[in-house]
Amino acid sequence: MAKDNKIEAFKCCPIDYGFKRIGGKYKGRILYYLYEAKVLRYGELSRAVADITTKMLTQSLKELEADGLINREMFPVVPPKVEYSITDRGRKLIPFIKELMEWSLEQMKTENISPIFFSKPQSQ
Amino acid sequence: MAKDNKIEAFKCCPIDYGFKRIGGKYKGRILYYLYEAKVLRYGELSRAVADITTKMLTQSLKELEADGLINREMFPVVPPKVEYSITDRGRKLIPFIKELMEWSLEQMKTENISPIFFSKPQSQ
DNA sequence: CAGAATCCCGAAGGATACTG
DNA sequence: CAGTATCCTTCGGGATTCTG
Repeated sequence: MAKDNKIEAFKCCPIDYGFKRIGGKYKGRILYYLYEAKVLRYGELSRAVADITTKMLTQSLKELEADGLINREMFPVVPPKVEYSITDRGRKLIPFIKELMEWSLEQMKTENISPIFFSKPQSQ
Repeated sequence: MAKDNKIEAFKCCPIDYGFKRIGGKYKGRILYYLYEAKVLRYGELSRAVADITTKMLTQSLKELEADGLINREMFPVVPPKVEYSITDRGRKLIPFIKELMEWSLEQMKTENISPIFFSKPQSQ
């Protein structure tokens, strides 16, 4: 698997390691929405991350679960019901995501960009 | 440029906005090395980010500069000399990067992975 | 020394249709 | 409802060569 003598920074460099797990186009938002809402079903997530396709949502959720950042609970009912929630491990990333958000909001203000959160507030 | 009615989250969603600017394979490390070393020349950066190509280094530096995260100072001498440093705006991202690093180091410990920082410590 | 210029590839992601 | 399965496109990034 390891390409011979190639350095694979994402395996040993802590910065790369982190970005590999939280990077990607949607993982940050998924984690944050789960943090906000406590628990979300597949369909709810699909609506929260407004512009995501089922392929990317499923794939992102699988990777996040494999990395121990979220939990997946399946209920054997008809129609199917699956609930996702953030783990303690995943929750530890929230301060980092919040910090990035704060920074972004600050920068966006200087560019006169109005922020839009794609999450649907669960209490409003 | 904007594809009609397509939602472009990275323009208005603060999470995406941030990841767009700090994401990519090397930007996090570049910023962090510049933060540590205060100022680095092109060649020094090239050695610090051990596995980067000139193409990606140049490209990353340009984008970081365009986003106001780093400074580029050129000295009209022969041979050429160019120094890069982090801006105040870029420095604000450091706590966020550090937090990610902490998290990564913690996870890597549970996986028995020894972290390797590709930066060359400037005082050692 | 500090890049620029090409050519190229693989993986990330998109669109669409289908299923238990 | 909660996904699979395919096919297709884009583009981030790699390798190499060249230049002021």
